[in-house]
Amino acid sequence: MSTSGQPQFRYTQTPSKVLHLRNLPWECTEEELVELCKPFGKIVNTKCNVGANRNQAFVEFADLNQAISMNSYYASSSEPAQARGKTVYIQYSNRHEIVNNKSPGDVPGNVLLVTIEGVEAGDVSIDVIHLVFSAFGFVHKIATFEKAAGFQALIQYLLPGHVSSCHLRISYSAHTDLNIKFQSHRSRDYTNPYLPVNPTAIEGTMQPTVGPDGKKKELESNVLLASIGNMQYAVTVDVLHTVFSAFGTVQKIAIFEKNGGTQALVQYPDVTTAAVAKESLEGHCIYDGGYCKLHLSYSRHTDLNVKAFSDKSRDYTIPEMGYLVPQATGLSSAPTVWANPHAAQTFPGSDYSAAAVQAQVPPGQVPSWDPTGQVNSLTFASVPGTFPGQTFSPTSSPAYSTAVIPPGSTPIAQTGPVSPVQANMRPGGASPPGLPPFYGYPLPPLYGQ
DNA sequence: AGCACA
Repeated sequence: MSTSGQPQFRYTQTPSKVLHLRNLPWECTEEELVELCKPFGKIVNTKCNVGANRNQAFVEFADLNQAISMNSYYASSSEPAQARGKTVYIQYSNRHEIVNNKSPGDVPGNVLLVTIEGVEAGDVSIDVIHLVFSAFGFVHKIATFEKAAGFQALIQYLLPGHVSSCHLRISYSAHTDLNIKFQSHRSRDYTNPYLPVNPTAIEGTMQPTVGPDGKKKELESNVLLASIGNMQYAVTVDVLHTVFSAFGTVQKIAIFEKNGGTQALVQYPDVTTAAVAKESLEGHCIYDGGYCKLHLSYSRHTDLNVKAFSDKSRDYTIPEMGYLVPQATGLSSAPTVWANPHAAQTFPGSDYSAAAVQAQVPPGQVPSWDPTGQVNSLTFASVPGTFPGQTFSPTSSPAYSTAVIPPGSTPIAQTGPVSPVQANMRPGGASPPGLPPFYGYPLPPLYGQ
């Protein structure tokens, strides 16, 4: 006779230990919810982010009378319940217990699902995401995609962290290990320097170099010219090799002085790899504290002619390198990325002169670096890192490094999180004395404190 | 501003 399944409304509700809260601000945390409710009793369970707008919640008290006291208090109070200034509407839930409180998004894990609202995929580069989320721990991998919910990113950390909301909607992903196929503007694996760069997915990073009329386009090259500013500490070929190898195979490096400053040419096999490296490293520092800041432009060179082994240059493409360097024996099949033992530093004849670089410059073009490029100043709120040995600076993004360690800095190998990913180690496992193991991409600061 | 999840 009477219809069933009708929702219970205000005046017909029966009391329940569970209260239903509406009109919450969407960024309202469980902690705020508990703060609001716990004056009335012991909260045994909550369920947040309920409803299409994720602005509803359930709170379950230990005792029915506690729920009744809260409900009746605000029913008669002149001051409504509030969360972040918004009136919160309270009523009894039509259920008597909260079931299945933890959705996958609430179960802590090492992979975050981040939804960035109000932007399109092109508005937020993966490097910015990496920079921001490196503040909370060591980022191993990132995958981005567009869903109905918005522009989303899966961010995999070395360890589970404690990321709070910074006007981003963040929940835990059910994933535990992201399967990243390519380094691209959409996805990165910061633990695997062998991963190929997806040549078809790079258009997004090219966007800023092309003006509206297409005439501002910077001439691309597979060779990058790096100008190193604020060079308080020595930058060796090996340091540069480590930094730039994160983006692909480095073929050749040459360091030279120009106009009183230090510059370096870094050659990749292809323009695509160079473009990724340029986009990722521009404005970042090799060392924490703003030291050895990199400014990158495309060189006019396409193939450097450098001394194979000097302290200012290196050619990693020479196949006979193995027999020249005892430590490299047995590694002939390894990528040239790793075929550069630091023992090469001890090679004789390392006195550098500008003649070490005899790059092939098209006639009429003078290799020069326009120093007007200003610091890539990023203004994120600085959040203390949750991992020892890790720092985050809003104005400088220290890259990692090897060799020279600034005073007060500590190698990540000693105080930072130790990567279980041995693929990051050089062949043979151990790093040379005084050198930390290579660790992923350069953007997370590897020295600090 | 009006009830979750599978």
